[in-house]
Amino acid sequence: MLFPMKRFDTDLSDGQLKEKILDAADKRFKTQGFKKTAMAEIAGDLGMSTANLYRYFPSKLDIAESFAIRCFITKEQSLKAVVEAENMSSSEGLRAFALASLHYNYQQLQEYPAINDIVVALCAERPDLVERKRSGELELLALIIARGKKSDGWCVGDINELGEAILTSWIMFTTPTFMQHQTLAQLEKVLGDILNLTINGLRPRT
Amino acid sequence: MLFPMKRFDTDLSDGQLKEKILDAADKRFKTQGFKKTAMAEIAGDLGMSTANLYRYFPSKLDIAESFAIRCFITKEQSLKAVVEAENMSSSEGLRAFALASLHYNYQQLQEYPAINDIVVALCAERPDLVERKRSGELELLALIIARGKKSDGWCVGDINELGEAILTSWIMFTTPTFMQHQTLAQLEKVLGDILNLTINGLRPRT
DNA sequence: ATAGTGAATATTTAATATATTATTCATAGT
DNA sequence: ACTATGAATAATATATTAAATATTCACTAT
Repeated sequence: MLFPMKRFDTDLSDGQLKEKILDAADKRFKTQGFKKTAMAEIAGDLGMSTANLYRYFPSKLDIAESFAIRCFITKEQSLKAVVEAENMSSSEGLRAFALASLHYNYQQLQEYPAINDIVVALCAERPDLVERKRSGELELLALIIARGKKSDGWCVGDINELGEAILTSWIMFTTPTFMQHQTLAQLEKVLGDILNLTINGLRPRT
Repeated sequence: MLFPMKRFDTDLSDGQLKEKILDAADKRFKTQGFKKTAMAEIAGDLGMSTANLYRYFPSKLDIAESFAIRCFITKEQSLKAVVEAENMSSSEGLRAFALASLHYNYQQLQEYPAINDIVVALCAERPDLVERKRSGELELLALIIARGKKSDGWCVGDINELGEAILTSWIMFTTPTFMQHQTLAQLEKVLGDILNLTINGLRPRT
């Protein structure tokens, strides 16, 4: 073999440094947004050269993409805890899931307004991410629907189609532009009304 | 009296010219959007000076606002015809109303992509218009809900709150940004699924 | 007084030059 | 070969200026 093979711990150390870079980017992105964060800043925070960042990520946009995916995973883990709570009926579970999602989004937007900037940039440049996010949450919602079908006889045809319909009816509560014009109380009220209708629609006819 | 009173037909003729101006603005706005339409173009189309426009509208933005309100009224009239159709059950009426609204929005966006530009400008500068539009459509939707309550025993608490919830669940079908990424068939499918759920939720329990 | 205008002024937008920043690459140290 | 860097280049953003456009106003005609 002409070239020696990689050291077996290369992936690990690479992975660790990638995480460090993402940690640094995370802080900058959340406070400054995408455009106003410079590669030199991220590198500086880590005491390394700008050029070295490119050994770990092909571009700034790719850092933002990985950052976004980490955000998705964090939110999904937080929602997963809600889905897995055992002390609720299916209806209460669905309600809790929707409210948890709203509260999470609202709080993030409140704490890091610059996030809006990243959302806009990624929606334009990496449209697949939108689908990635939706499908992650759909997977969790599908668990709730499946449980409701089994234990409460919810009227469900195709679980994924139903899940997509429900998620679509929640767009107002996941889109920064819309959320920004309303108070949390207003959002909770309307979401509650939508949920009443949805849950009623799911319950079986006697 | 020092100043003679207004000629009694002044309001009428003023009103007529205002309409003429709006007709001219309509053509320009729909094809060129807000920013790219110049006051000089509108005036030129009418064979008058730019300055004269200001005798009828205080600003370009006010012309756009009146234009938007005319658009709302046109859409509302078209929806009103659907609401007033006698040959449908309440459920069919609701379904027809939602689909008519989607088709109207989709067709407008398809025929006049520049409309997006006007929507953005007006949402930023005249946020009240959003509320004006919503309340206009809410009024019509409320008629359908009231009829369903009366004739089919739909479970309705506050009609307006329910109407707002339903309209909110339809945001995806009234927002250019979202519509642009989907085909009409996709939009129809998801809206149909949402409607199934909604209508099921409204029907009384036996 | 009412309808209208040309010309002056104030804002916006478009074009350009300038400066930052992203990205690449040849090279050094291990 | 692996990690890393400084310096070069390419792409973007910022600042500056020029041009276009919105808006005002003093004035004409009726």
